[in-house]
Amino acid sequence: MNDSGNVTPLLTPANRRRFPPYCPPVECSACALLALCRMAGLGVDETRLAEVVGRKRPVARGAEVHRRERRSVIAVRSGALKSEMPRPGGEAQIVAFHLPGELVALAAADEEGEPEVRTVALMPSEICELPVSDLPGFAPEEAARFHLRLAQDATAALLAAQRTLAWTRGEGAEARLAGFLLDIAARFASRDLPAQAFRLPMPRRDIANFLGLAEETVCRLFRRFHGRGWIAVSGKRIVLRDPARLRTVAAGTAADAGTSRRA
Amino acid sequence: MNDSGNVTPLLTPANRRRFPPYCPPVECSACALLALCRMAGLGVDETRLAEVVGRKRPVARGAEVHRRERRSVIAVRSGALKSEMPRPGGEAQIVAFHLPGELVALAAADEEGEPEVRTVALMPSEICELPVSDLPGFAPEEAARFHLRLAQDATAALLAAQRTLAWTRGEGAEARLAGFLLDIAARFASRDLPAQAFRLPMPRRDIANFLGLAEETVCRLFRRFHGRGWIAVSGKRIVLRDPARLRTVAAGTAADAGTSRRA
DNA sequence: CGCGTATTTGAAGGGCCTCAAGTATAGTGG
DNA sequence: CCACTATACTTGAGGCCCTTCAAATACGCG
Repeated sequence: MNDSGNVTPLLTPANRRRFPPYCPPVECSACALLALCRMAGLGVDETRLAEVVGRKRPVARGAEVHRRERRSVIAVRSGALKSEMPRPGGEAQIVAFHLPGELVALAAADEEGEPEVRTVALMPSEICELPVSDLPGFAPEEAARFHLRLAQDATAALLAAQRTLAWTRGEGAEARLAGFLLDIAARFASRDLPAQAFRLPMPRRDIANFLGLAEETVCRLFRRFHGRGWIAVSGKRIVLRDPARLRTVAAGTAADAGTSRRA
Repeated sequence: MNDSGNVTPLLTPANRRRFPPYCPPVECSACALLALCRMAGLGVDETRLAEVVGRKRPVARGAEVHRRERRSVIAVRSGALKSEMPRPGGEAQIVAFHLPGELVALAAADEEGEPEVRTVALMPSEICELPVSDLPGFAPEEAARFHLRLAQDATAALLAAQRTLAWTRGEGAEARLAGFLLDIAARFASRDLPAQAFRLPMPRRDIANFLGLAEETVCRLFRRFHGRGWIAVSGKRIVLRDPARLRTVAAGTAADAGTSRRA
């Protein structure tokens, strides 16, 4: 009953190593928090840096990520997280996934009361936490540079959110899912993690929620892409076989797709 | 042919003043840029402040908003703008509307090359531009506070973008349009501008683009809401007659609406 | 006051959702 | 290490909501 026919099976022993159960840790050199970490460690040795930055704090699957310090920035070291926001009358809406090397909790860096955004671990993960205020031994000039960098990171996150908003509105379900796969792959690639064959950190249900589709539709789309030879799928294990085609589909101008009038 | 029946006409001479052709200017006291303006004017008189901040620069309808300074923040004083981002294979996607008193160009504050986001005036507008760097006579401590405030504004913008992402995915077209009207009204209200009866700054086409719907659908929805007495519509002129009902609809749990399974 | 743009309306079709089970996977505990 | 069980993933049929295409009308800017 496998309509994928003769494509290479994903579960051969040789392929086992390509699909580790969890997202592997990133090197500090590929982490978005690196610049801030370095500034926090200005003129101090590595030992001191380790004190300032909470390294490799573990988070259990399904556990909510809380900030220890009142104002701090968090980065994912291994695993993956999701950020969700409550909607007026129903289920929470996922607004972002956080892969290794990416920043979290920036949006809430200056919140006081109950945070609007809930961040939850999709699998056993490790996070690094860097306090934003009350940094010891900071000269005013250093503080100015640090805060400027913080502002730059925040605007970068804003730009990323707007990009997400743009391709997420792609015409049709196929365009959205293709864009999603390419987005995940590009983000893995930018952190020096395998980006052609990987394990999706999130269940179909979360993908559907994020893309504004029904869970069943996402399922059918995966099988459809698989059947067309664009990807290979086995549960959460994914191999991108034809990224160029996926890009075409994501653009909404796929071969047989009609033009859409959606403004 | 008007199925609105006996609702009060919107175009009576008495109502003319309630629907000025353009969005009226906000007071500085209600502007999101105020805090940064004040910090930029630390210890200097109002005349000096006027020098630092480019006040009331006019932008023609349809004209693109460019930053004069390499790094600066822009606020809308009167009128309205839209920010759009190109999509892989088609029309640009509108990611935000900017009403009087709101910030723009934060997302691109540190961009160097060609900006990804295009910001265009929806009507004749006035903007204020505040340079972010090279501020004259700034002590390091002042610079630190200024940059921290900048970071806070950026994270606030990120949070706003995530909120938008959340309610924009609302179940069904009705929920989205109801949410849209309430969002616009709330933003007018927070700037001390009339929020119960106002003129929409953008055409149907842009609303449809922003909400991920077809232009015709938005039209039909406006008439439907009108027919049910929830709002009164005449072109861009809007009166919210039953905000409570709109909130219910926006929640997706409207009286006759079935539950949705969209994850 | 006229022309261009924006808004409106109708009819028909298709894509995605809904409901309902069945199957496979992975996390858990013995 | 293996059985067990809860969760995640699939698959099928039917129907509604929204889109698409086409064209008329109203509004507003110059």
